[in-house]
Amino acid sequence: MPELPEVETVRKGLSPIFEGARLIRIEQRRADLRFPFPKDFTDQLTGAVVTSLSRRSKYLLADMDNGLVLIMHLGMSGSFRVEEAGKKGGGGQPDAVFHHPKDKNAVHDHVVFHLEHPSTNRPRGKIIYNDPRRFGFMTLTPRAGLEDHPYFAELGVEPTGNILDGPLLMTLFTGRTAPLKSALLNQKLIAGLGNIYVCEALHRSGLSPLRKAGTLSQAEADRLAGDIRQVIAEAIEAGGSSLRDHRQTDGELGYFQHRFRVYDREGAPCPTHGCNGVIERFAQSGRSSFHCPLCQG
DNA sequence: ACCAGCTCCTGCTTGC
DNA sequence: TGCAAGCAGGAGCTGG
Repeated sequence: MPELPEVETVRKGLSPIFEGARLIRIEQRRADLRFPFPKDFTDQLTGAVVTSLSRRSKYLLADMDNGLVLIMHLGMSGSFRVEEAGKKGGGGQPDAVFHHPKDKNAVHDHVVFHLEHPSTNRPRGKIIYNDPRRFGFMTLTPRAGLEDHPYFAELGVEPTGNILDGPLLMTLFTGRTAPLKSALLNQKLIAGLGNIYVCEALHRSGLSPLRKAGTLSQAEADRLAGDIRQVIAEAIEAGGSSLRDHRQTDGELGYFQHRFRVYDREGAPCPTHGCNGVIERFAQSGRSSFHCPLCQG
């Protein structure tokens, strides 16, 4: 499911209820997701107050007042939903309508965080992690030295903000023989891009996903860097893309999928002005690439 | 060092 | 209607 814009959307949704809350009880309903939970996972969390919720690449990071950081990754199909205490139906939407009628999906609710207001000890609600494919994971690590943690030590630049520009992209791509599609999916170069937004950025830039990364001109790199930042910013603004699994934490759909120009649009006319191409799909390093054979070089 | 391919898992969609 | 194959937003591991 989630690439950077979806994870950022989740962060924004969780932060009002998560930040400042005490984790009064944690239900860990199975021993592993993609990886085993750390030993004493629930013990280490119980009683801690979440001081901030941040994001790095596709990781969510909950800092706690005990000096630990809860690292959460949604994999392909992970999602959170919030049920606020004292709101109708337990807050948020009832389970039964959140994912599917009848909610066969409830068996995939793997972790439940029960929250309370630390000052009053009153219930604040719960946050539920659901993940049918279980490619997501959670772990704990000390905040001190977090940047040296294996998940983060080699992570590339964020495509948000203004760090990623043409000259930096040229530096990252120099000497690379991998196709642009693979290079942009490489989290050690740029962190947070996934299949959707790579396809979309390449189309905006008029570059073929098959083009060797090391062959970009400075002008092309300038354009691509700008288009990556733009498409990510627009997607965050739209609340991410809702295909199968992703929803905002209140159950609302993201709507960037309506702005896809190529992703999941095989056979559709190319939206580039004046281009008469038809969007094609092909497999590239095991993933679907969507592109217009006419306007993408 | 870099790169392509396979793999984990469940469930939805497609084609016969 | 049933059944099997194919495919899905990630990323760690293997082997070349």
